[in-house]
Amino acid sequence: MGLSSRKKDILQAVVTDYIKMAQPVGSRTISRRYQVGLSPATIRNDMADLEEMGYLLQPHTSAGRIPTQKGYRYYVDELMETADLEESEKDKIKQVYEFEKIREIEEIIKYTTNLLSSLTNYTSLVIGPQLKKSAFKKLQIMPFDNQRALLLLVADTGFVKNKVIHYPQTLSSGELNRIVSYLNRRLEGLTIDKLTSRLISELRRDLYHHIKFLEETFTLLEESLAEDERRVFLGGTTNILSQPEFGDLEKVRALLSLFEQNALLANLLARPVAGIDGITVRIGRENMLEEVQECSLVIATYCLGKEVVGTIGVLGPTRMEYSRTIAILEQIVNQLQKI
Amino acid sequence: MGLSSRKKDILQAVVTDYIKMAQPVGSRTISRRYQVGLSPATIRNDMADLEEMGYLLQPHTSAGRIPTQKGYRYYVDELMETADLEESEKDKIKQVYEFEKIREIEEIIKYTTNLLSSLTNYTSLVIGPQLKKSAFKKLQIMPFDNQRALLLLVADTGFVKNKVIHYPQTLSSGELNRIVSYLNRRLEGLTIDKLTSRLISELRRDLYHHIKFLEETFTLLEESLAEDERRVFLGGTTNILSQPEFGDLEKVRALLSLFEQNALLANLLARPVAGIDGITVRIGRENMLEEVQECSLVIATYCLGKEVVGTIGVLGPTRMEYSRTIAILEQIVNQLQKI
DNA sequence: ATTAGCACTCTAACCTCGAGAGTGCTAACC
DNA sequence: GGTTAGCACTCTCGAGGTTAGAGTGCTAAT
Repeated sequence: MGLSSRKKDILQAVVTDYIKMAQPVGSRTISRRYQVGLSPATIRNDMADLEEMGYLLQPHTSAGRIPTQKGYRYYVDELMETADLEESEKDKIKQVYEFEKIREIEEIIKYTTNLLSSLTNYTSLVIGPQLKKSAFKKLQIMPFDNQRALLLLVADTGFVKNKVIHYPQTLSSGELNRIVSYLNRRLEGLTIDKLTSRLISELRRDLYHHIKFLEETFTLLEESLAEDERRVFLGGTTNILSQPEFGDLEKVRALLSLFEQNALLANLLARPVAGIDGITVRIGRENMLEEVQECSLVIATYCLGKEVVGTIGVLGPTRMEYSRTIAILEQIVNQLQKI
Repeated sequence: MGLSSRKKDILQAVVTDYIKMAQPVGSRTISRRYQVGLSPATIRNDMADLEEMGYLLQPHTSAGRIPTQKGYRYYVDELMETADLEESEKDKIKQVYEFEKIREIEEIIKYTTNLLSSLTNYTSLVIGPQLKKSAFKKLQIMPFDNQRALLLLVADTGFVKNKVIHYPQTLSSGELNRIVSYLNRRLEGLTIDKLTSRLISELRRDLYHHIKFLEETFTLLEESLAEDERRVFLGGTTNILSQPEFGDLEKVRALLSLFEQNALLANLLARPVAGIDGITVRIGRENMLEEVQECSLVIATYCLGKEVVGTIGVLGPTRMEYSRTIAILEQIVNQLQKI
């Protein structure tokens, strides 16, 4: 599969130019715009070869070439040079995380989506830390009146999950306290994902006589456990509209309605097989979803501590500025992990 | 401003037909499709009058008429007949609120946005109950380690606001408890919006010697107070794309980017001067926002208990099925309030 | 192996033209 | 006087045709 070095140059020129111009690029353009000391005719021959090999294609007989998905893949894997960000851009990123006095996780995520989409001009997707991975800290019941109480599940990362539960008047406050402290003792220090359903049913058995009241408590626990579909935060959803490939309303519609479906998005970002620097690039059909077969996704995961806690991605057209996007993503993940 | 009864009929026919067909409607169409026993010529004369009066307009010399915003306004205020929903639709609404075992406020809101947008085929906007209006229940501090603690502010409606704060090691746990119980005593039973900044600074003075630690606590309180911009939940944002008036990408872009700006949306839904049945209709330019000058907004407020707690709205083109939308909204608000 | 030259192809933009829809006006009608 | 038929007029929209331009592939020369 070895491409001659001249073919590589030409492929690189085609991809680079097409990324910038969004126009099929012809032999003449390459010989003029890039300093390959070659005549259009030579380039034409190589382009024909590249087309036959599946790296390029012609939209129609008499147009220039555009990269195929295979072409992009080769570009990303072999040809792409790492981009440098402008100093001002780096500063902008640093400022967001240093200067802003935002320490709430949700805030941080929102700022990140905005930052990322405004820098890249694509759509950004961010998934935050997972409740599942945090350790159980405390369970607490706070009565409102003699029927309802607020049940709080606190994790050591500061997550709080709460639920209003109904409890029988017959339950004395002493008894209530005993139950709560029993549960606390049993659950102490466990991470949420260790809260297997086995353990829950065990607890359920132990406290059989209080079962009615506790039902809702267990429901909360089970919910925390089941909550593996996490909210995907989006930014710059309208950016795709400025991409010329989305002049077609039908495509826009398909993408936007995908954006409304959290479950699909979460799935889209899932299971990145980390590549260079922990960044994965998925080009076109490599994304399983129908709607994004003409898009590329650049994904990074980030850690707080040693566990991977979140995913952060950029969705743009296949004709995306890969190297720049990757550079931005790296920079942001870096800053993010300092928190 | 009295329109002759025949002109009313004609205006109504034009609006009705245009709402259904999205095509300028001509005199011939009206005389054929609606049983006014009139010839096209007569209708033409009246239409010319209606145009002069500002209720109708012609896109170009030789097209039919379409309603102006004034025309829609007159239609909504005077001509519109109340729509009946199909039994199946009513059932669908009831099911969502009765059958589903969702009792979390956020869940309810999400289901509502989906329901509303799928029934109307427009975009739905829902604002939930306001933290501000709930009564303060309890402040609680839960230490993590000897530097950080979780600060919880619980309201009686089940709202929980939390923040991780840093506190000095020098603070003994007894002292901490005293501070917390002091604050609880002072704040007990107040609704959040009674938490004036005067009160907060008073407290701040009283606890001057603990000031450093408490600073973050006060920040939380002030944040709760300031939080008058509430999250607007959206549903069916892509529905607008199927409306023929949004064939233009620029308009779509403007609207969608509006949808990303929570603050503007919140403002858009604000201050409805309740009309019939507590439902407000804002047509075109009656909405202050540039981006929705070609849209109409139907807004209802809902109560849980006696206080108005939330707003729920539908955004569609000015050529919207007003009566149907209103009927759906009424039905949903009704069911919602039963909770 | 590379390049110049040339005939060929395809698209996109522009024009023209006619059909169709709808109007306004006038004159006739009840 | 209100209503209607008839007709000339206007405007849009789409189909069809034409042309300029860009880019190719092939051939023959270097």
